[in-house]
Amino acid sequence: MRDNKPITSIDVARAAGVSQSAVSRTFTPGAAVSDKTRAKIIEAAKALKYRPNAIARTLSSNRSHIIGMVLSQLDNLFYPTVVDKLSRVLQQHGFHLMLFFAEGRDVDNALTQLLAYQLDGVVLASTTLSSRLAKECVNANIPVVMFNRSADGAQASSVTSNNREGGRIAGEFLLENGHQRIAYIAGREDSSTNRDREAGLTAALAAANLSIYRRAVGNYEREDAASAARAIFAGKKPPDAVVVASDHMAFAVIDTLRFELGRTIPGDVSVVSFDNVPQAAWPAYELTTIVQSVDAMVSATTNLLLDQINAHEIVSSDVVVGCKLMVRKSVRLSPAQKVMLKS
Amino acid sequence: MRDNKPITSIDVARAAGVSQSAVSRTFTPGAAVSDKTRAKIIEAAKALKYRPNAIARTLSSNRSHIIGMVLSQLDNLFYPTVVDKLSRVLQQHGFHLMLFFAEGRDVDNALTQLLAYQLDGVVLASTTLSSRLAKECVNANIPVVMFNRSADGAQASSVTSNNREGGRIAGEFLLENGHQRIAYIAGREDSSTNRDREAGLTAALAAANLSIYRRAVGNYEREDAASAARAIFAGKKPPDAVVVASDHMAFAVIDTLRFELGRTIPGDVSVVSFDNVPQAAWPAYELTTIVQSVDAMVSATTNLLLDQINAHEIVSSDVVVGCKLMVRKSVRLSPAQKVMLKS
DNA sequence: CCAATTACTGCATACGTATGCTACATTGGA
DNA sequence: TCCAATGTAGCATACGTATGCAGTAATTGG
Repeated sequence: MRDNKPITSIDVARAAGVSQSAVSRTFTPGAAVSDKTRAKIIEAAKALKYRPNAIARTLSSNRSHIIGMVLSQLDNLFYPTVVDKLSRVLQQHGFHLMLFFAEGRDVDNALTQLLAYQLDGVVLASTTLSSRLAKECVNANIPVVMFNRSADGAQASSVTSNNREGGRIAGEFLLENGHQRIAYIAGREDSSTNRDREAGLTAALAAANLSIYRRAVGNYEREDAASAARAIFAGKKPPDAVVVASDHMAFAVIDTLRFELGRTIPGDVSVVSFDNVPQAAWPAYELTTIVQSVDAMVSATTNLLLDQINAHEIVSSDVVVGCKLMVRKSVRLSPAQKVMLKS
Repeated sequence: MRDNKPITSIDVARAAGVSQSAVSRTFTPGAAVSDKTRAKIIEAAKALKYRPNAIARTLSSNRSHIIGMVLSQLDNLFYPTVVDKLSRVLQQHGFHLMLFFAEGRDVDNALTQLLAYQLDGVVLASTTLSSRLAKECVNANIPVVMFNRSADGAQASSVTSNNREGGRIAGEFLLENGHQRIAYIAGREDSSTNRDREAGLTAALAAANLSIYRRAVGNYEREDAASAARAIFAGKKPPDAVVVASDHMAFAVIDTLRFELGRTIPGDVSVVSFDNVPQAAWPAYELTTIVQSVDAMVSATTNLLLDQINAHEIVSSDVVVGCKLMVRKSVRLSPAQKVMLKS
């Protein structure tokens, strides 16, 4: 036998000899109920195994406690890490993540589904179509945070790391360690993240009267990154260092260099990339990389969302999280640097 | 200016000169509306930018079109892959995934939150506390699928691959290729998956009058797996092959063997594991592994869930998806095998 | 001990959609 | 021409909770 009639607040009210309102207030933090009444109600609720119905609450209070997260794919470990941490933090505040996978040209479809669930907030982490989606959500009065990409004109908030700074740091570090022919493997060209990283690198090189030695596009994907590596290392005078726009691509680049082109790292080529995904620390790669602090980004996202939700008002702001270099073993160090790092 | 008053079906009805029921029926597949009325309504809806309210629909129809997914962590690429594929498939059927991270002893908390959202179904992919959660959901009349773990007594469905078969295949493959001292690095001992894989391996070895040469527990975690590898390779006569209960652990084992213990793979040791995570194909590992077909498992999960939802009835069944060996380069092949594989 | 607050409580209604039922219109068959 | 059957439309209500309002009980201050 199964419980076929779900227990409602009315059942609890009856059992406790109070009104339905009292039950509701008991389960609403901050509402006015006397301790005695609350105790009676809690007891009755426990006895009946009552669980408040979040859907009904949403309808009447206009707060779903659901945050939508729009993704395009999860094969790069960066986003799973984000989903994991973000979901946990939100859960502690009584919110939950609902996933929407979107890409290509089904924006309208995605939008309809997004808007249907009366979301309290939206996190956009999908590579494409962000700006249209953001605009429509804001129109519908839903706070939006663009995660790891910046808002081009939309009234949406954004959380990014300081990618320009990161690019600069990567470039300077390579220069300091005596590299001269520095190549760049780009992510998707339409992503702000890629643009900023490349701009920072270019600036660092310019300060030393250099420019990007060779360049190819990897689109944040493994196969494209491998092709990019081949292209960049074809011909004479190959680069002595490569900056790669994401760890995920860097793994492909390193694999290609080692197993296809027979180079050693960092003996023949140095590699620096971005993200500091867990695998970057694995002995097989020991990747020197620009750290995006997922924790800081997640907590910024949470704050941005919750503040707007509580204030019942959309206030867009852009949070830029600082980034730093994590030195491992994929860059050949100059003797001077080695001493410095040792001390 | 923002739209502060959301458009409801009543607004659309008024605009189209029909009743609210007609609007509702227009957006309910299979309901009876004449083409003429439907056309008027669609037009009015488009003009007003009407989007049906899924929450209100849930309250009145008792179908939320939300599937809960309970996870413990996403650092092993297997689960992100599952989340990605499952979410897409469900989305095509009009359902969406809501994430719940749970572990340790907050079962009651997790349960309250799960039950609050009137989920149409639940997928349990969390390592611990599955069986309690499953039971309570079924009690609440919610179909449950235990993903990649089997139901011990609960009236929940399950989808697993044929792990015993997989263990057997792994063992036989190593034996055929002349390995004699075969070690096993286990996942969490309380997981059915681990038990079955180990049982299959043991059976294969027994058929050759052998038994597991050495054994240690890796708990499906990287650090524990590395320790396990150290333990197993300490002392004389080290194993000539290791079966590892997951790819994720196998990467740690291989890293430890190569970079800490100075062994080559498959020269000194062969490695076989389970899952066939994307990274297993990367040149740095070239892992020979037992494939769990995520696609097959996802589609089985979807069917199990949707069938029960449509039937308004819980019917638990267990789906066991076949698995197969993916041969790459982490196992030393006997000369005979090499010829076979070449042909 | 009384008046003025304050602290609770219950009543009634709203949230937006789905759906059983009734009523009406249309069609086809005899 | 009339009746039965079928196809549509609208009415009314239910879903479970939150909350403004009004009323009552408890508390405080003088």
